[in-house]
Amino acid sequence: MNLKEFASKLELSQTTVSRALSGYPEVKQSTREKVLRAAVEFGYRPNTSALGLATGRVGAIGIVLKGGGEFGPHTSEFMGGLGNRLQKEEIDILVSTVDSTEAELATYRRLAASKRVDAIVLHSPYIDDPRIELLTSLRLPFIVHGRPQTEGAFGWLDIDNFSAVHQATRHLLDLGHRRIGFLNGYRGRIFAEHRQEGYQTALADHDVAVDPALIGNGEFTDEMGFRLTQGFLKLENQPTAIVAGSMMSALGAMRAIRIAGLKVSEDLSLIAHDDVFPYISPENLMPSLSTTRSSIRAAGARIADMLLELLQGKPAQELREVWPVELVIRRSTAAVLQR
Amino acid sequence: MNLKEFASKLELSQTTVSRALSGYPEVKQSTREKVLRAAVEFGYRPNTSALGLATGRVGAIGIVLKGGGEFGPHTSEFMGGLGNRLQKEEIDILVSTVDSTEAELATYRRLAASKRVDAIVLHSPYIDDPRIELLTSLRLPFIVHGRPQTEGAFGWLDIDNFSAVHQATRHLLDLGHRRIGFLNGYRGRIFAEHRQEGYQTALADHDVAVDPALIGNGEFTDEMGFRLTQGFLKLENQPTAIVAGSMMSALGAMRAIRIAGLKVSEDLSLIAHDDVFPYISPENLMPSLSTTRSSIRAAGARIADMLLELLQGKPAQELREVWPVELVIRRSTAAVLQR
DNA sequence: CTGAAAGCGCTTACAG
DNA sequence: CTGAAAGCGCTTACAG
Repeated sequence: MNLKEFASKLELSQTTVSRALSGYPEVKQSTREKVLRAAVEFGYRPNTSALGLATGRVGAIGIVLKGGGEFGPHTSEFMGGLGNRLQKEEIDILVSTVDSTEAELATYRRLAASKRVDAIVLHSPYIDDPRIELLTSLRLPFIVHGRPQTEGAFGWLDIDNFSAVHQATRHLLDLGHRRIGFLNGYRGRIFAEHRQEGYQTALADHDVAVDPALIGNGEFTDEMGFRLTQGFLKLENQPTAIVAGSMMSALGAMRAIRIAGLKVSEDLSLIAHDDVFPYISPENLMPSLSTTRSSIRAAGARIADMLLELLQGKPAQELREVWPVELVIRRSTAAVLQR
Repeated sequence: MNLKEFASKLELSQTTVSRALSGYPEVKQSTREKVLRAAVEFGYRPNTSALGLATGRVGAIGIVLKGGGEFGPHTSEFMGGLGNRLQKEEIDILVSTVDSTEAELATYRRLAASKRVDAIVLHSPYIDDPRIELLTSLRLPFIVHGRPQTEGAFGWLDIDNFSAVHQATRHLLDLGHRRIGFLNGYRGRIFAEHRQEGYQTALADHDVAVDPALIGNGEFTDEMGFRLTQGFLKLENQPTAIVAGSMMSALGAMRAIRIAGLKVSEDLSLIAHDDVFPYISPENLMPSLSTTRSSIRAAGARIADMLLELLQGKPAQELREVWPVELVIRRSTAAVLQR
C-alpha cells in the first residue's frame, strides 16, 4: 500500500498523512492519532526509496568489511551493539564486503555516489589511512571506531589501548616478571601502536629492556595466539608471563602453554585484553584469567548514538571519546617463580 | 552528480545515457563506450533511491540477526561468503538486529512494507517456523540457509547434517566406542534434529542404546562445549568419545578434557563438525582433530548465487541443494582403550 | 489545521 | 539509434 491509497482510505490528503506520520506539529491531535492507528492497522510504511529521494535520508549506516579477516568475533560483537541501538530508530546496517583496501575505497565512492547510506562507521584506522581522507572528500559523514592520527572534522571513539597494556604489563612487573611476552596486533594499526607504547613504557618504568623476540604481531585469533606463543616457548630465554591482545589469542596461548607441559599461573602468568564476548568468559577459564576489560559491544552501541547525533547536526569535533579500561586480576597471574 | 548533469556533459539525453549504462541493446556501440568511459571518469552512479523507485529493485539483500547469539563466528563466515559473491553485482547486505522472534517478524514486515530489500536470506529454520509463512505472505523473495520442514515455493541450501553426524558416530563405533557423548545444537532447530537422527541411527545400527545423559544441547561456543563436556566427565559411566557440533565446541571440549587430566585420543576420542573457519584449523590442533567438513563460507556464496537466480525469475523450486559432508580422519580419534 | 502541486533522480513505453 | 515526457512514492514550500 502506498501513501495515496492509505490517505484515501482515511479520506485525508497525502500531505496531512505524511505530516502526521512524521510527527510535524501542525497536525490536529485527533487526526494524528487516527493516522497513527491506521498505519499500524494497515501496516503502512513509507517506501524507503521514495523517502530517500525526497529527503536525502535512506535510513542506513554503512560498514565495509574486508574479506575473511575482519569478519571475526570482534566485528560481530561490535556490530551487535551498533545494530541493537540503530534498530530502535529503524536504521539498518548496510554491509559491503571487499577483499582489498583498494576495493574498500572504491566501495566508499560507490556508496557516496549512489547515496546508499547516511553515514559510515570506519574501523581499525591505521597510520596514513587513505580512507579518512577519501570519506572526508566524499562528504560522507563518518565516525571512526578507533583513534586516527590525522586531524579532521570527524568523530571517533576509542578505548585507552595504551593504558590497557600499560596496566597489564605493570601488573606483571609488579609480580616480579621481567621476561614478558606480548601478543599484539599488526604494526601500522593505530591501536596496536598504542598498545606497543603501553608495553614499552611499562617496561621502561621498571628499567627492563625490550626484547623484540618477545613481541608477536598478528590477528587476534586462537590460531595466531597458539603459534606466536609456541614461538615464545621455543626461545632459549622463555618468557615467564604473556600479555595477550584478546580472549581469542589468550585461548591459543593457553593451548600452547599446556601442550608445552607448562601450567598457566604456576609456570607462566597470562593476562589478556577482554572485549567481553558473551560466549567466553575469563572467570570460567582454568585458571580464571586476569584481564583488562572493555566491552566492544558497548562501544558499538555508543558509536550508533554518535552517528545519530552526527546526523542530527552535532559538530563532529564534539563526538570524541576515549574509554578507560579496567584491570581485573584473577588467578592466571602470579608472582614469578624463583628458580 | 545526477543523470541530468551527467547527460548534459555528454550532450546526450538522459534516456540514452541511462540505456547505455544499463546495457540496453539499442544504443550505438560508440555512444555506449563514450558513456561508460565518462561514467568512470566523473564517478557517476545512479542514485539508489531513484533507481529503486523507478525499477522496484534496491540492490540489497536482507538478513536479520538475533542479538548476541547469532552474531557469532558461524554467521560471520556465512556472511563473508554471501557478501563476497554479492559484491560483484554491487549488491549489499542489509543487516537488521533484533532480540526476539517477535521483533524479527516485525522487521520482515517493515522491510517488506518499506521495500528496503530485494530478497531475504533466512537462516537456521526451526520446527513450525513462523518466519517462513510470514515471508511467503509478504511476498518477499527468500532463500533458506538450512532445510525447512514446511513445503512452499522457496529455495533452500542445506548441508547433510544427518550424514555428518552419522559418519562421525559410525567412525567412533567402528573404533570400538560405545559410550559416545554428543554436543548438539538446541532442540527444535532443524539441523540439530537431523544431527540427532544421524547420531541415533548410527548407534541403532550397532545396537547401542541412546543414553540421554550423553547428549548435550546448546550454542556452538567454546564455553558451551566446555560446560557440557565437564558434565559428561562427571558421569559415573563417562563417555570414551565425543562428537562435537562445531570447532568452537570442540575447543571447549578439549579444554575440559585436559583439565580433567585426560588426553584427547589416548583417553578420549574427539571428532567435530568443521565449518572451515580460516582462523582455526583442525590440522593444527594437538592432536590434529578428526572432522566432518563443509565450508559455511562456500554455502554463503552459493546462497548469494541462488538469490540472484531467484531475482532473475528462476522458480524457487529449482533452487534446492543438499551438500554432502566429508569425513576427515586425523589423530584425535583412536580405538577405544581396553581396560 | 489542511491540501494541491512541484520536485527528488531515475527508467521506460511511446514516438520518431 | 535517440529523445521528450510520464510515472515511481514520497516530502514540503506555498497557499488558504
